[in-house]
Amino acid sequence: MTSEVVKAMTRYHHGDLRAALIAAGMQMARHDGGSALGMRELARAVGVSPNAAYRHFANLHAMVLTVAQEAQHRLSGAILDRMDAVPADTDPAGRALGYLRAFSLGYIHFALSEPGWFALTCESQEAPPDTGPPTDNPPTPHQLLLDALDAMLEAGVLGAERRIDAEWSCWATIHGFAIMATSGPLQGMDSTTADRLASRVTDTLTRGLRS
Amino acid sequence: MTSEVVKAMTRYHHGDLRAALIAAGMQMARHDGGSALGMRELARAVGVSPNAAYRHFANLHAMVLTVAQEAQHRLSGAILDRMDAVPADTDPAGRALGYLRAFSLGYIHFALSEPGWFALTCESQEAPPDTGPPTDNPPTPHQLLLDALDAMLEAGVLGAERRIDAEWSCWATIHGFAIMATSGPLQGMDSTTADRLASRVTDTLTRGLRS
DNA sequence: TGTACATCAGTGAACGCGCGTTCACTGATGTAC
DNA sequence: TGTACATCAGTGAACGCGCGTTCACTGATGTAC
Repeated sequence: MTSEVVKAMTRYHHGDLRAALIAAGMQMARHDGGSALGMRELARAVGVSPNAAYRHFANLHAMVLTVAQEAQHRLSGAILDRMDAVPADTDPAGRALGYLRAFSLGYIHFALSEPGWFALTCESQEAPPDTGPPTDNPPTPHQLLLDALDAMLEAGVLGAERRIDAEWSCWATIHGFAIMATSGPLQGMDSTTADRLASRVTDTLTRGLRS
Repeated sequence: MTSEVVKAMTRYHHGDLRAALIAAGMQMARHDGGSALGMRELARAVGVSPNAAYRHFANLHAMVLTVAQEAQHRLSGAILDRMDAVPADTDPAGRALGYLRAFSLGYIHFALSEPGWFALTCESQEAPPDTGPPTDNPPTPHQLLLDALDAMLEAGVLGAERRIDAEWSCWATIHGFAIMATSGPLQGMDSTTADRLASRVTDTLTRGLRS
C-alpha cells in the first residue's frame, strides 16, 4: 500500500493530487490560518507545477472553500467525540445538558488546540462549489448544536418558548468565546485559565437558557 | 476656515496630512474592511505621493493599527451615547441593567450599521505604536462593559461570586453575536430579525448572569 | 491480443498586476543672529 | 528687519517580490474495434 503511494507520488500522474493538495492546504492552514493558502504555494508544497492545481480547483476561492470544509469536518468530528462520550446511563435531562456542555467545550477546545483550522472554518460560510453527490460528510457543527438543544427540549430541561432562537444565543456565546480566546483579548492565556473561563461561560449560558 | 483647509490641501505642505490619511483610511475601511488598507491606496486617495505616508506611519502595520484605533473610538462613542441615554430617574438596579443592555445593543448596532469599521476593531488588539502623551481618548469598549457590570454589582443585581469573570461571558456573547450577524451565518438578515435576535440574546445573557 | 486514438493530468514559461518599501532629491518653513 | 541655514514634508522613480492565472504543449492512460 505504502509503496504504491510512493510510486504514485513519483509518477507523472500523481495518483490522487486533489487529496494531496487538500492535505497540504490543511498543513499550511494549521500554522498560518486560512489567509496563507495560495495556489502556487500549495502546488509547491506537493512538488508539482503551479498550474497542476487548476486541474482540481477552478480558482483560489474554490480551493480555499474546499480546504475550509475539510477543517469544518474535523471540528464536527472533535465535537462528536465529546458528545458521544456523554454517559448514556444518566437520566435524559442530565444527558441533554451533557450534550450542550460537550458541544460547547468541544468547540472551544478545538479552537484553542487548532487555531489555524478554526480560523479557516470561520472564513467561509459558503459550501464549496461541487461536492460530489454521494456525500458521507459528518453533520455540521450547527446541526450538532440543534440536536443538543432539541434533546434539552424533549427532556423538559428547556421550555418550548425558550427553545426559540436559543441556537443563536448558544452560537454567539460559544463561538464568541472561541474567537476571543483565539484571536481576541484572551489570546495567549494559559490552559488552566482557559478551562476555567470556558467552563464558567458555558455555565452562564446554560443558566440563561433554563432561567 | 474652510478656505484655509482648501488652501492647505493644495499647498505643497499639506497642512494635516496625517489626519487626512486616517480619514481616508476610515473611508476605505468602511466599505471593504480593514484588509483593504494599503499605503499606496491611502496616499492615492489623498492625492499625495505613495511615499508621503511614510512621514506619518512607520509602516503598513502601524498605519492599520492607528486607523483601527480610530474605529474603536467610534465604537466607544456609539456605546456611550446609548449608555448616557439610560434614564437617570429609575432605581439603581434598573439603571445598572439598562447600562448592560445599552452596551450590548449599542455594540451590536454599531457592528451591523458599520460592519467595515467593526471588522477593523476586531483585527487589532494591540495599541498603536506612539499615541501622544496627552490622550483624551474615550474609554475602551471593554472598560465600558466593566463599568456596567460594576454598577450591577453595586446595585445588588449581580452577586459578588457571579461578578467574577462575568465580563468574559458578556464579551463572548455580545461580540460573538456581532461577528455572527456581520460575517457569520446570520449575515444579511433583515433588521427586524436582527433586532429581535439581539434582544433575545441579551435577555438570555442577563438571565444567565443573574441566575 | 494488438493497436489507433481520444482524453486526461501533468509541465514550463510567461503575463500583468499591485504591493511595501527605499533612494536621492526638492520645495517650504521657521528660527538664530 | 533681513538673511543664512537647519529642518521638515513632500516628490518621482525605481526595486524586488510573489501572486493568480493563462497559453501551448506533452507524457500517460484507457477504451473501441
